[in-house]
Amino acid sequence: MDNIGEDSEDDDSEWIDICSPAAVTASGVNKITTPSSRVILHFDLDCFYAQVEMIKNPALRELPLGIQQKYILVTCNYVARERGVTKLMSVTDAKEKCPELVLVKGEDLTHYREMSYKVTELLMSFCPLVERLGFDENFMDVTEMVERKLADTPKSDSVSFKGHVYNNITPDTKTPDNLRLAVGSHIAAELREEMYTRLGLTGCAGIATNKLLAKLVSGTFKPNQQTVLLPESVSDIMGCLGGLRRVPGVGHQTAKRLQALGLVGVLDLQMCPISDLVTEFGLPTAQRLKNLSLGLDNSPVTSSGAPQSLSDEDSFRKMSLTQEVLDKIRELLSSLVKRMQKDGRQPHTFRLTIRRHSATNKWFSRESRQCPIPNHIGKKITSGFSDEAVSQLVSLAMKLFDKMVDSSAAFHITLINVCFCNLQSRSTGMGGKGSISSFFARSTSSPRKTPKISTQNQYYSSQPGCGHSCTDPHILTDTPITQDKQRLVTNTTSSPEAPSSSHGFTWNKRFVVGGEEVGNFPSNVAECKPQETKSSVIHQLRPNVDPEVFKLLPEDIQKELLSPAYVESVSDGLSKSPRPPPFPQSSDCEIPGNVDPTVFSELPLDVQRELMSEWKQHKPVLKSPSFRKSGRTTTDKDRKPAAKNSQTNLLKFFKPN
DNA sequence: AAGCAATAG
DNA sequence: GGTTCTATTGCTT
Repeated sequence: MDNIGEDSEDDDSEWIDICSPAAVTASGVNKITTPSSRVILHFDLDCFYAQVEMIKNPALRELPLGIQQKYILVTCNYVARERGVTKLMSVTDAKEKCPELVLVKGEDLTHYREMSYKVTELLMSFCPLVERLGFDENFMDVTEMVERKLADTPKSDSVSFKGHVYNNITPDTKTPDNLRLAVGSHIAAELREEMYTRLGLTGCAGIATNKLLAKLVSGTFKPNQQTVLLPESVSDIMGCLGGLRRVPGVGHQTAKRLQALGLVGVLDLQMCPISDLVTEFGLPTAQRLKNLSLGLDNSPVTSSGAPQSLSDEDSFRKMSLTQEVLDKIRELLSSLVKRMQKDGRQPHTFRLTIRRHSATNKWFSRESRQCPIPNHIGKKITSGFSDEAVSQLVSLAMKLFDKMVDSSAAFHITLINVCFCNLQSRSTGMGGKGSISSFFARSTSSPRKTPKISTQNQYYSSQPGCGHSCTDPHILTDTPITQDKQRLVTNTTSSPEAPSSSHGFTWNKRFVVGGEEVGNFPSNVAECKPQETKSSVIHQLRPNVDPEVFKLLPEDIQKELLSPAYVESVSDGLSKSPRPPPFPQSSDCEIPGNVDPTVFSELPLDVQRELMSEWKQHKPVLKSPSFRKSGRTTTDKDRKPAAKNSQTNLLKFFKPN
């Protein structure tokens, strides 16, 4: 029992030194605190596409509204739902249920995508740890904000819960976890209020200690409400789930395989001997599934950053002529190239995917072929020679098409998708796949500015969607938790000086140090004036960074410390022990290697849960893309540009001796 | 690097 | 189950 989940002394102390919020205080005093549980928020916009359409045309608010893609309704507003219309209903069924139903075509996702990124951007302006899930959901790790709030107001034992508490529990005693969740509920409420006042959007929020639970609890009260899940209600919420399909992370295939093992409900999975699961899925997946069933999830909130791929697709009943295919590909590519151009990055691979009609099997899946994009074509995309780029890409695409479809024979395809991926924010000069310079640590030279490619956001750049003009944020919030003191930036409405991209977000402006990118920012952060870097923006600092020390640093180092990349690089550095762990471990497994999984699975569920929480706190393994098993990947550096060398260099400024 | 499966909204 | 139009991650080659 002594050695369960125990790391070596050195590992442990390093973890606490850097990660503990109180490790480096403003006065420079080193104080050891015990790590506490995380506070995770999950935001889920109410019928997102319908909301966007109602903002564009407020007259639709009173009417039953459905968003139509081809012959189905992908979503609808609440007026329509009251009349029996549901998501993913066929248009004919919906019209039968509700003849007055107003339909808006929704195949073009441009407006939804732009608004979606506005939401992410708004959340990121309070804390960079925001992870997108689809267009209408975001996770946010507000642990640091909560700790800061607790540190600022020590006598906060009278903090109440904002919104609902799952199971209507009124916690008599405020455990440290509950206190943090209470603060988290106030942050969630203010962020929802910000979303409404600045963007005109309503939605739900869930507040819990991990992503799984935050997501599960957020939909408890709909629409436009929020719910906290207390640790004591974890078994309840998992038990009430019923079918395994309801567990996020368990899809159709996994559910089927579980059913083959006789498992249909969450409780079945909770009680299933781990050995059975290991046989079917292998240890890592077995462990993950078991943990999910218990409400355990140590996966970190990972900043989504700029999208890793841009694609456009269209589906249809039948396409069997090469000329049609060519026209459709050209059409799709024209719009995709425009989007790519606004993004500012250069795509280095192109993928064409199709869906074939299959009479025999209704089960058609997609096939794809991809190829590198020659540099001369890639550059035409970024530098605005769209027409030339399109025609050259069309011929590339047709070659790929020929690899899949024999055009001399009859064919029948029902979908075409064109996709740009392997996006790099500037040409790496030599050969594309990582120039020599990227293998060097950053130099001491000052950051080079990347050329500014700015396009005004068509719809949401200058005014918040709600119609009334944007007022002082101080007036908008009742309680000051998220006031600008805690906030990354105060200005979320774009100005002519703060252009936004096609995502509603200027991803292409990155900080480049010594030839290697170190981070990307929302435009409003990147646009900060020098003196703002020293005064207002300084409040963005993680609480373990001494502001006085910070001010003394060179400006490029300051910027790096403010970047999401830095936040992640710290986590990465911590999760990776300098020496091998004392026992063999699968990186994905929460159970320490010296614990027999079978024995563990036979413990009472509550004991399992507690042990897991214990281990989790001592071994916060983060699955960051910049930390993959073996071998470095070049694609990682674009998104998670955490430079290992710089990280150790930077840390020495803050590590107490 | 390529292609696909699985999962998600 | 799949239907739409995306997007991400991980497995396998």
